[in-house]
Amino acid sequence: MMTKNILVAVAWPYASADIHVGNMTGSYLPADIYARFHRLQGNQVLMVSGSDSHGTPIMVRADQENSTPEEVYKKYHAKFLDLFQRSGLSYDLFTTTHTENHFKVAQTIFSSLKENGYLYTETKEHWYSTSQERFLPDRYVEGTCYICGYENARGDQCDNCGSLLEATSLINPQSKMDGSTPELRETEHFYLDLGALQPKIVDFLKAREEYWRPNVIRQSLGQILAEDLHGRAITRDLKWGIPVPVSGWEDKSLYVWFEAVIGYLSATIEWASLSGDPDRWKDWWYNPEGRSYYFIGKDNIPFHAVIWPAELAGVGRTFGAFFDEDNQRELVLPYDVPANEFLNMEGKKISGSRNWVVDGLDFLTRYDPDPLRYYLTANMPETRDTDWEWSKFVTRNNNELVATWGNLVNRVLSFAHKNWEGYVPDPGDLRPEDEAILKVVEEGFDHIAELYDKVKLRAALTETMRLAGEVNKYLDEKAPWFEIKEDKQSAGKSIYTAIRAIDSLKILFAPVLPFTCEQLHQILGYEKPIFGEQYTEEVPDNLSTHTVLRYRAGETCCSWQPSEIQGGREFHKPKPLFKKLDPEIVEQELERLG
RNA sequence: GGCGAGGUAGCUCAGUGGUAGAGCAGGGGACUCAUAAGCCCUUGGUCGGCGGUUCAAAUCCGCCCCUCGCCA
Repeated sequence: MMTKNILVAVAWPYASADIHVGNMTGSYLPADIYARFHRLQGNQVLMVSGSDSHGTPIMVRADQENSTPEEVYKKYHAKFLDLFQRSGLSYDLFTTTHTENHFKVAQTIFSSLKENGYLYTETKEHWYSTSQERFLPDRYVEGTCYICGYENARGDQCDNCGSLLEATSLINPQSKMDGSTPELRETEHFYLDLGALQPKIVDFLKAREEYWRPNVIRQSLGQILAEDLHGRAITRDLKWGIPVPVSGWEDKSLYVWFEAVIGYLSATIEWASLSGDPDRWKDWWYNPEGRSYYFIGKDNIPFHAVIWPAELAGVGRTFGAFFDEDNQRELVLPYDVPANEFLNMEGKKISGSRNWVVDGLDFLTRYDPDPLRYYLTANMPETRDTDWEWSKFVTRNNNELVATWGNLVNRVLSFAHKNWEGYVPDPGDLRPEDEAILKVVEEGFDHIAELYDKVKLRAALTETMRLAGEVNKYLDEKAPWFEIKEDKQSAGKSIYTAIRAIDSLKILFAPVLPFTCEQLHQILGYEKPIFGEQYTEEVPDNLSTHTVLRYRAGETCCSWQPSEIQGGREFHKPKPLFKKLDPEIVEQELERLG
């Protein structure tokens, strides 16, 4: 099989809030499962993302906390890195938008679009705070709604009548920052000419219409066909961001929605540079055979299915010409955008401000990462919104992870260790029933691979768990605890077969359950691990020093192949892979909500 | 208001024309290697409502009701 280049592009978390389980199941976890699966397949996987570190909310928070925007983003960034290591999210590179490299790449994209005629400027009135000497984003201005008369309407929307407002028409405007009265001032901005790019985008989407998830196509192609694209401002009057690379525009920044998506490209370039092979990024970005998958939540669909492809299509060969004088090739457009829907919390929408949320790091202080990954995958909102319920977390953990899979491993290995002195029994010739169950498990390598490859992670996991059930059934039919009383060699065949099936299931489960599969792998006496390791590193540049999370493949032993474990191999006494949870935790956890 | 999704067993859901399905929960059974786990059997639904197309509709069409998103 040909080795493929797979770019796993993961949503960039905004660095002013903590990551909760909804964020994790929406994009970060499916991305990691997908990356791990393709690593086992032997493909060239690159999983990249970073902290979205610029923009008004971070600057406002810095003001409130009497801090600097850089300190604010770094505080959240550090927590992201901690969470990703604890939950096994194996980014090849998790960086930030606040790097010299990203500035250069983003500015080059901007300049390329400008060169190709896809940018234009417009001058409009915006609210300006004389006290703070800066322009105010619409939602930081409050006043009286000119439609319904509600007095605390935000500049962008009235929470009373629900109308989207024209901020400049607000009556009695006040700055949300300091209560001062802003004035209208003219300011000029660059716009991305999405109307001119629309034909390219429609072609791009139509070529993918057949295999993309229906919800993603409807919210991109469907929207465009229903209502044409129009230009969008891509610069802002803001100091905390990437300077607009045009003479006289140094005080303005690139709008975060425009520059953050460029991070997928700049992170790949940074990864190549850190890896000592600076041109290696081209294996993914200039390779027409390569595939890029963008793992995001549904709120991000327009930016990844429309705007980012528009930027890529708009730069054409000019990006390479400007960036490193390689002007013969075009950047590849997204292959798939498998956006997930939302995870609700106990029947209601997740809300950080109302504490209706399960925070990722907080969860991991009380529970292990694999049960979280299991529950989130089994319940992943791939086709529709799903619900996090603590009672379901407990029962799925206890009935499925512990009872079906964990107990299968434990019952087989305990029995084997006790009766064969810590060695895998030598089976001699296998019986037809032994061959049959092994065939059932081994056929899983093909059809479960197909499910993973098509990003049907829920189905892949369900099917793997079903196979674990089949092995339980086989054991009860052979009943080696009876066999051993009459014929130890016969019992040895059964136990060997079960161990070999478990060794295969270990690989099938590994993308979702990397920690416990690695434990099982060690119990079975393998020396090299299934996966590589994560580590952090400080990277200085002319802008600042940033911390990155990386992945070192190292020497691993496994691929997506059925077990060929041999009789006579020594293994360790098993310890349970999973903990049974007390149903009482449900009430305790529910009390933490709200 | 427009667009979209969903309304199938107590719960979570699969099922796009041909005799209603899975998991969990509930009930019963044989066994004991195992974290009292696993295995076998089993109760349970007029598939949101009303009409229509068809030999045949959960599945196609129309209208209506409810829930949830996105957009205006």
